[in-house]
Amino acid sequence: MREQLQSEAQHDSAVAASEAAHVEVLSASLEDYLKAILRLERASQAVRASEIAEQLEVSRPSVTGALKTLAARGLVVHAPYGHVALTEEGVVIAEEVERRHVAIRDFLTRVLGVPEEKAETTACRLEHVLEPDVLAHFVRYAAKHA
Amino acid sequence: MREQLQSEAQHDSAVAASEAAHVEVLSASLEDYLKAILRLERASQAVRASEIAEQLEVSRPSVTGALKTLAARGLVVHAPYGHVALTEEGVVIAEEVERRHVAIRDFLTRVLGVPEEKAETTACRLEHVLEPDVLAHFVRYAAKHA
DNA sequence: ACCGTAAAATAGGCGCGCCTAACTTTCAGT
DNA sequence: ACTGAAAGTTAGGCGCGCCTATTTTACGGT
Repeated sequence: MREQLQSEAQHDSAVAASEAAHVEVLSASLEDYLKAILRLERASQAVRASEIAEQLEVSRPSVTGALKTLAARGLVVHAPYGHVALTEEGVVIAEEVERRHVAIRDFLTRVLGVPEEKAETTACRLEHVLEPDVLAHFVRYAAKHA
Repeated sequence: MREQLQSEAQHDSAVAASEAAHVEVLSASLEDYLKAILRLERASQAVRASEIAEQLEVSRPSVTGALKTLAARGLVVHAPYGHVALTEEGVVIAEEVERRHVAIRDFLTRVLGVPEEKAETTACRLEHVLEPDVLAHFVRYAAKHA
């Protein structure tokens, strides 16, 4: 807080093709929403706002608000009273967050020996705070010291 | 945000004697203020609000507000228009934050090989997010793999 | 002793992310 | 087809952390 975190989203690999390259600096909260939607899309076919609310332990109106913001940024599509779906760009970002999450979690468990569950919840927070280049160090190290 | 981070401040050692044991969950922002004041106390004798503002790159009114909160929690003393000083409890917490900061920074540089400056700024954020028990894993690992 | 300047405080506002309460829409069961 | 419950939205509010503009206080120099 107070410093601009998030850096200039570095869609390193697959993105290149995406349209705007708006830089899209998302808050930790909005990243969480994207991640939750991604996961729900895998599990159920049609994602409902209430599922998101449940997953994130947030009220339904909070979800409505977040979806509005995400829709405005073109990361999500949702007809009022209808289902929710990530746009292509939304998927890219959500997967990026997911990727960071997994990388951090794995580092914590495999390298440091942090218990599974603790690693999971910790990764949920670190994923919004570690800049890509620093994360790269974690990944490289884990690869060597499997 | 959304999950209560910060854990129950674990004043492990020296505190015991302190009064309330209010649990004192401080926001990342307030922890930053304490840390800044601690550092300024070391450098100058009399800490001025404007120094804090400068260090944290924040306006003076923001400092006034933060000091009011910290004073209300008994972590800081400051006569209106006067100097600022940490209370005993304030020092304990500030040093705790500092300790976390150093531990994280050292891990990043010594273990992962993250460049000094990057490690410094990253530690500034991680220090508010890593729970004590997870941090302990970092510390233990760094000790072994110096 | 007086005044100007610099430091601090107050007043008022803004964005974000969350909430509850109340209203609307959807849809499944009869 | 109709209705009632569940899902969604709107309205209004709150706390936090920050800001600018303005006022108040403190203090060094003459």
